[in-house]
Amino acid sequence: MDIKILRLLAANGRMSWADIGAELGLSGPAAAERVKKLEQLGLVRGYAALLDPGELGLGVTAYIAVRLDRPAHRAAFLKRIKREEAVVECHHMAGDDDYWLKVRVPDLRALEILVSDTLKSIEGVLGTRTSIVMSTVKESATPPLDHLEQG
Amino acid sequence: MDIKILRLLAANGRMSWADIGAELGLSGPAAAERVKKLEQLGLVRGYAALLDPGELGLGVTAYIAVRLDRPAHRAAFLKRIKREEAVVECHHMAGDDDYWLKVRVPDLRALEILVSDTLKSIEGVLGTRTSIVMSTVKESATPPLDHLEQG
DNA sequence: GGTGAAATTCGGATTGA
DNA sequence: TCAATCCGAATTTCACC
Repeated sequence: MDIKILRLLAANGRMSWADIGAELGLSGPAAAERVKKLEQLGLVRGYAALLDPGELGLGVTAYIAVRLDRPAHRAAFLKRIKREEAVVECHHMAGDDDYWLKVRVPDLRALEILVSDTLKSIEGVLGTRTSIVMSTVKESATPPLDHLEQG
Repeated sequence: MDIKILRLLAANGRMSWADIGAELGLSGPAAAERVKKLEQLGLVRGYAALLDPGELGLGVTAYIAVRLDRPAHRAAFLKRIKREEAVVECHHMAGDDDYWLKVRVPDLRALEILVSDTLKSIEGVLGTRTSIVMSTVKESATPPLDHLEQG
């Protein structure tokens, strides 16, 4: 039953308790309790507005695979990455490439600067490989919930 | 000035007009007008709750590069991908691999099923290459805004 | 275009059933 | 869990700067 609440929140952000209740045939207070429990359990990390990158002048999305000299410079590298706003995601990968960065920049010139100046000047970075996104078919802020459905 | 509003919305989701106004030294009505303008301009695509994948039992994140027989089966492939909840993102890439999928599944068994059964059974899929995320350092729902700051 | 105040409306907490 | 009430807060409207 709570999966329905998660779907509602994921699709609409913060809603009024009454509206949530109406969707599930619950009263307002009952809905409030459920949502608060979900927040306390840590299932809900927060709320956000979804901004449109294109409209913000961020025409270029790319992935950058970064090989890192291990493991001495790791901490400094990660600290630097967290500060860099253009880096939207950073994953530690199994396999050849240590880290994959998802970045958003205004144009290819900015991407060039990010890779050639910023990233390659970080100590421990042995090399990078950039893959450019031509178009995005799907980009969901919500993790899948269907695996919970059989409950 | 409106960049501050975007940052607020990105960090907190829907807020009360009064709270937004307080942050900028504006009155409630003035803040309301600004936000509505941002929404009408298409800068704000929507609002969402940020759910924690780990807490939802989605322990495995991975990227799957998919080579596709072009271009006959493209439309059907994309339609199928959009329906697949486990696929959180789908990008059309420049270079060797046609599409990169970001997927979230409960465990490696589910990943195996997704790749071997679901994806490879789609007509036109020539091959896949799966890269597993060991840990995620950074994952932001907000695009960078610092490139707008000089305004 | 922005401010301030007033009035109305709406949501949320509490109580009792 | 639901229903009802009360309180508080938020949004809208209006008049003014």
